[in-house]
Amino acid sequence: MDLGALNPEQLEAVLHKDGPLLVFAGAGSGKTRVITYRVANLIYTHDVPPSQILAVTFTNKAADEMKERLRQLLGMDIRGLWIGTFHAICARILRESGRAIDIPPNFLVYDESDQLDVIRQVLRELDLDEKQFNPRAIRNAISRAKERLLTPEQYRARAVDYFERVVASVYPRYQDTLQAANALDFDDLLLATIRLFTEQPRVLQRYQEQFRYILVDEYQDVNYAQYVLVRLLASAHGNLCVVGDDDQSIYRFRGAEPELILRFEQDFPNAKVVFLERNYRSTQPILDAAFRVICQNKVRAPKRLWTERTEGMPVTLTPVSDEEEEARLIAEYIQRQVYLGKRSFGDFAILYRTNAQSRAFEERFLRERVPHRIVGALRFYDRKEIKDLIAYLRLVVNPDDAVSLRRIINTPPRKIGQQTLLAIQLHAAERLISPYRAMQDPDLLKLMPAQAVKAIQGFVALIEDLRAFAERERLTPLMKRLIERTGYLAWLEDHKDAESVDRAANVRELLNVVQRFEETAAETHGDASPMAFLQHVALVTDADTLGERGDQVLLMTLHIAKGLEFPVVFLVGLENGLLPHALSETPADIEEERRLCYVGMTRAIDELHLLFAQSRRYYGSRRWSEPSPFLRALKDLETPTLYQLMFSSATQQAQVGSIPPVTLLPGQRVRHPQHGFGIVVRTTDHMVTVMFPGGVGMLTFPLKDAPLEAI
DNA sequence: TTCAGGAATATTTTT
DNA sequence: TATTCCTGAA
Repeated sequence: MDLGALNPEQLEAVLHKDGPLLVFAGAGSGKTRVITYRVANLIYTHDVPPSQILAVTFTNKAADEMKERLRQLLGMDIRGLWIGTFHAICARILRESGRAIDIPPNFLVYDESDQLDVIRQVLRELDLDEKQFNPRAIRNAISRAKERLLTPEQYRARAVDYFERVVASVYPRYQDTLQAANALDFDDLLLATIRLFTEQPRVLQRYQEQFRYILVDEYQDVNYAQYVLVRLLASAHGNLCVVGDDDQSIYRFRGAEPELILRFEQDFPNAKVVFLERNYRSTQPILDAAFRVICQNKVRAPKRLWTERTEGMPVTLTPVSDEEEEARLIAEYIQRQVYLGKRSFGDFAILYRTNAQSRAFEERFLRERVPHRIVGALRFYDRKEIKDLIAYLRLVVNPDDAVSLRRIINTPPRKIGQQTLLAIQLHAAERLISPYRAMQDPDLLKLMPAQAVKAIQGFVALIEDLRAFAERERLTPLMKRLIERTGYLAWLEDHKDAESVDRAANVRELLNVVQRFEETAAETHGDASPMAFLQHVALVTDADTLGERGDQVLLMTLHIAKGLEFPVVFLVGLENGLLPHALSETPADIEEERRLCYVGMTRAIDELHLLFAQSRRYYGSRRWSEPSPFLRALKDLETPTLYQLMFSSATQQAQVGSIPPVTLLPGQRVRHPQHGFGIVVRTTDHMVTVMFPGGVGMLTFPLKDAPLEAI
C-alpha cells in the first residue's frame, strides 16, 4: 500500500490506530481517500480482520464506492466488512438478532408515503380532519420525537400546545398500526436497534466485540439516536473515528445535530483531532468566494481551505429578469462552450434549492436540445405503477401489511370498492386481525353480498397463488408471474394514452431492475430474496441512482449535490426567500441555508457562476424577489456577469470578423434620466437591456438612441 | 363501481 | 402550474 500520495494531515488520520479520532474534512480535502486508506491500513498493516470493522456512510452509493475502492486498494475479498448507512446496518442487525426483542426477521421498512398513509388512517380513526392537521407535519413531529428517543408516553408528557397534543394522540396509534403490520419506519430501525442493545446487554456485547473499529462518515449529519447507537457500540473499546465538516451540515431539518461534531472532544476525551484544510478540487477564486460566505456563520469551528490552484476564472454573479432568462442564458453559455470545443455537456451542473426550479431548465433544454438529466426528481421506485407492483410483492412477503393491501386491493379495478374495503377494515379492527386475514374470515364473508365475496375470494386466491409460488421460485420469475397474474401490464396496455404507454414501459423496466438486482446479489452479498429486494427498494436514495455520468448536463438540488464535484457549477436562484428559503426563520435555520449555499459553491472545480432572478413564477403567479442576503459577503469581490464573460470571449474570437462596435456591453454601468443608475445585462445588434434597482427592473432600449449615459 | 371533468389548493431540503 | 379532491353521471 502506497501512503506516499497522502499529505501530512491525511497521513496522520490514516495511521492513527486506537482510540477516538475526529477528522475535520473540508470540502474537496480528499476525505474519501483518507477513509479508504485508513480502513485498508487497519486490514493490511495491523491485520485487523475485515469483519471487525464497521463503516457507516451517508448514502448507499458512498458505501458501494468505498467497497469498490477498498477492493482495488487491497486486492482482496472484503465481504466480511460491514459498510452501509445507519439504516441498512440497523436493518441487518435486526434481521439477525431482532428476535430477542420480538421483531420477526421478515419485517418491512415503511417509507414516507407508507407512513403518511398510516397517519391518515389514524386521523380518520380519531375523527380528526386531515385538512386541519397536516399528516406531513404530524409525520415530522413523530419522526423528531423518535430521533430524540421519546416514547409515545414521554412525548405526551412533554406535549404543550394543541398541535403537540394531537400528535401525542396519533403517535401511539401510529406505532401500534406499524407493529400490527410487522413494519418499521426509518426511525424505528435505529430505535429498535437501540432497544435491542439496551434490553439485551449480551447482544450488545456481542456486537461490541465484533466491531472493534468503527468509522462514521458525515458525522455532522448524525442525529441523536444515531449518536446514541454509535456510543453504545464504541463505548467498550473506544476505537471510533468520525469524519465530517460542520460547514457542510445540511440536514438539521431531518434531526441532524451538527453540534455533535463540535462536542466530540468532550464526548470522547483524549480524542485526536485532525484538520484537513488543503483542498484538491477548486481554484482559489472559488474558495475565496465560498469562504466569504461561510465565515458569516456564528456557530462553526474556525478553519479555512487553501489550494495550490491559485489561478482561475473569477466567480461570476449575474442578475437576470426571471427564471426563463436564467435558463436561456445558461443554455447559451453551455452551448457556446461545447461548440467551441472547450467543454462537453457532462462538465456542467446546475444546482438549485428546490426541485420545482428544474422546470424552467427542463423546458429550455428540451427546446434547445441540450442533453441533460435531472437527478432525483422522481425516484424510479416512487412511480405509481412501480409502487403498486412493489405493494403486491410486499403483501406476498408479509400479508399483514395493511398499507400495501389498501393500495392495491382494487388496482387494477376488480370491483372491490370503498364500501367493501370499509367493511373489511372494520371487521379487522374488531377482531384485532389484519385486513388480509379478515378477508379470509367466513364470519365476514357471510355478511357480504355475493358479488363482493367473489371479488374478495378472487383477490385472496391471487395472493395465495403468488405466496405459494414465492416458496419455490426465485425473485425474477416471481415478479414475472406477479405482473401477469395481477393483470397489471394488460390493464395498462388497454389504455392507449401516452401516460399508460410510459407506465407499461416502467413495468417492463422493473423486471430488468429485478433481474439486475438478482445478478449483483449473487456477486456480492448473496441475498436475492424478495425481502432483500424490498429492503433495497426502501433504502435506496436519490443520490444512489446517479449512476454513471453520461455526457449530459446534470441538474439537482443542493442537498443531492453534496459530496459531488463538477468542472462548471451554476448556482441558481440566489434570492431571498429561495436561498435562504422563506420557511427558514430562526438564526440556526438561516445558518443552515448558508451552509447549503457553501456546499453548492464548493462543488465547483474550475468555474462557479452565481445567478439570481428579479422575479420568478410560483405556482402560476409571478413574484418579485430580492437578491439573497448571502451575496452581500461577495460585495468586495470582482464578480463579472456571465454576459460579460461571453461577450469578452466572443469579441476576442471575432476580432477579425464583423461584429459591429458596441459601446454598451453587459456589465457596463449606466445612468438613465428617470430611473438613474443601472447595469447593462444584455446587448444585441439593435437593443440593449438594462437592469435598474429598486423595483424598476429590466428595461430594453433601441441601441441607436438609448437615453443612457455610460458611467 | 368507475370514470370524467371541474374545483380547490399547495408553497423545502430527504435517510 | 400541477396535482389532488370531489361530485355526479353512466
